[in-house]
Amino acid sequence: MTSTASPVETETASQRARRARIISATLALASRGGFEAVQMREVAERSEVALGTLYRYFPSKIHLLVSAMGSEVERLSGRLQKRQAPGGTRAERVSFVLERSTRSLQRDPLLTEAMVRAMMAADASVAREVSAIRQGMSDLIVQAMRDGGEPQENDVEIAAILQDVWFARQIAWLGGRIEAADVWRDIHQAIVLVVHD
Amino acid sequence: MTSTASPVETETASQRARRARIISATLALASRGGFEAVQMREVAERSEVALGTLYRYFPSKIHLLVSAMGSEVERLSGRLQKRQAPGGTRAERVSFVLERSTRSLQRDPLLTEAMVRAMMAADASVAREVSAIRQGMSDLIVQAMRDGGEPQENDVEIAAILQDVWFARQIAWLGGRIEAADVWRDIHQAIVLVVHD
DNA sequence: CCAGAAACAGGAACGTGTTCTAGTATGACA
DNA sequence: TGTCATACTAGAACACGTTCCTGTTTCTGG
Repeated sequence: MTSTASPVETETASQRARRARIISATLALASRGGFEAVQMREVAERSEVALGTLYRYFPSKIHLLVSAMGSEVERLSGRLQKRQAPGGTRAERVSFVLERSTRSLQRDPLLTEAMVRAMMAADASVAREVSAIRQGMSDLIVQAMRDGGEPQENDVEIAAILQDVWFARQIAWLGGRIEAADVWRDIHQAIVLVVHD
Repeated sequence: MTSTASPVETETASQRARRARIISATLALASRGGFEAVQMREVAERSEVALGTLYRYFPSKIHLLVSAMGSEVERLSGRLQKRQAPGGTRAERVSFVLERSTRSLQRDPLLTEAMVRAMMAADASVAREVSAIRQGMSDLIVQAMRDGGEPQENDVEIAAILQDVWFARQIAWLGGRIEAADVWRDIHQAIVLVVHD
């Protein structure tokens, strides 16, 4: 139920390695064939782990993919936080960060499909992980807005709205309702309408 | 693939009845047990239809639930469009409409869970139905904004943002990340930040 | 009314996520 | 070092969405 909650972080080296192999296999499969290509038996086989062990580490396919997304977001976030977002206005800086994020994900559409789909399918048992990911993205957006300027009252709420739009547009794209190019157009439109200086 | 596209609307009375029975059984099951309780065999049995026939009418569980949502939204929309939304400002009128919609759905949480989950899981083969539902909700919001006032340039885009937030907050609630009461609080917050007079 | 086509019933069968079982290996501790 | 709990392997088994097959009913054109 709690998954990453209380296990007190006591993991042997071989366990850490196993976990890494699993995530790695997951990313590879997702990247090649999207959500449906991430099949638990296949993940287990590729990471040289028994199916039951895979389920011990990640209690469901959704957990697995959300964790994969976590590691990807962490990577991206680390890269983006290295330096202050460029741009003279709050909207410009937010645009910079979100466009980079969007482009970064769209570079691997199938992987994105797998991860976003998992985020949307997440139920209460993955709430913690999903919240952590949203928190990370929120921090990124808020920081971009504030960089070089003074904080404003509704920064956090605005970041939440942008993130909602961001995910919803990804879903619309995955659901074949809008084109890949429209994703960024819509998100940018939302930034313009929501972020004020 | 096209499902409701070209069949030229030539449906026997008994076919219309079958379709109605299926939707009705779906709503009943969803209402009682949510997404997972809507099992295709059970739906078929309750609507007195063979499994293969169910699949002839609705090519997947997602199609089925999205159609169910369509009929619910149509019902709600008809009720709301009967009279002009009250309120002196654009934000107030939009709040009225969206609060009614939110409350209406939250009155039956399991049904909502089933329908929203299906909307999010929809792939390209249900794009048409999903778009129709979004269009209906968008019309509702835009109309509320404009009622009694003059149209503004970004009405449609603002309605899209609100709808994205609306769905995303439902997902957050279903995913156990926020409480039911917070759903409306967050949506209202977004209205305040996004809708200007 | 008849012949063929389309729709339907009933149910087996398949795929994939998930769970369970039995046996083996590993690590902690006396 | 021996013992015991925990982790792991291998694979069977189960659940539900989906597909497919066979035979029957209903509809439609002539």
